[in-house]
Amino acid sequence: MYERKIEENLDCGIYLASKVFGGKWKCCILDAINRGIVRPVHICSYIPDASKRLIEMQLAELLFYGIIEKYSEDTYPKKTEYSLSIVGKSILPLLSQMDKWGLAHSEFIKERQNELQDSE
Amino acid sequence: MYERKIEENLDCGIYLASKVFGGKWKCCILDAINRGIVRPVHICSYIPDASKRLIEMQLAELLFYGIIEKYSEDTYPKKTEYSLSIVGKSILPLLSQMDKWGLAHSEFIKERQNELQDSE
DNA sequence: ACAATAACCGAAAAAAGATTCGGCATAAGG
DNA sequence: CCTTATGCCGAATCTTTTTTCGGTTATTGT
Repeated sequence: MYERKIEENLDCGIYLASKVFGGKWKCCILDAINRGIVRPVHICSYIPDASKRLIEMQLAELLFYGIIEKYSEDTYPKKTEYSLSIVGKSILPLLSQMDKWGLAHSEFIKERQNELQDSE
Repeated sequence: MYERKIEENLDCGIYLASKVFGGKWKCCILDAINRGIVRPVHICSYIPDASKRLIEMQLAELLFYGIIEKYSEDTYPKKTEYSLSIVGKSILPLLSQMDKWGLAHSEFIKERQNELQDSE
């Protein structure tokens, strides 16, 4: 297994939060599940920019931290369904607030972004 | 200058938010400034785990995105002071909410963390 | 038999992010 | 003069995260 070289600070709430749902697509995955897109295949086509492997890995992590729950029938091809746990649902308001903040300031941010491009 | 290889998705509010204040120590820096620790030297000693260089770089980014403002006298040795802009202040409630969430679930998360350690 | 499918997993490689280390500028104090 | 202090910057290096690619499993339909 991969071994971390630099120590973590588990006493900071923000650090913990970003550890649990701060990966590249974790927020999108939670959003998808919340919208009823609950099977890995469907999540992958819902987030086409994300690599399949990373979605799998992040699902596993979210499961590990008890943010989502897994239900898997033993039929083939396998049909796995994920759902948000209680803890998982408690993240939703945070996500919507972050999304709201980002969108509210998107013009502002994009302007700076373009400035950066122009200077190159 | 550094050139990004993979395209970004600037239409997602969460992505924008984490771009602006998602770096390793940006939240801590904002917290520090909010607490009145406003000079680079002092911020560095307030966050001893962070490398000086990264704090400098993240201050520059926060400044670039208009999250903080800079006031610099031309005395020597230089005395620079940063302050939160209006936009910067609008991030504070988000930070405290994330911190609250993380701390509220810290026992839960640390338990899983230990489980991971034991299995190695 | 054999292709197709869904969910996973392992490992190498690439990309992004963070650290380390040294440098510059400038003025004040010894 | 020489050291000290502060803020900043560049480049090499190292660490972490993400991507890419291929493989496994087990059943269903052809």
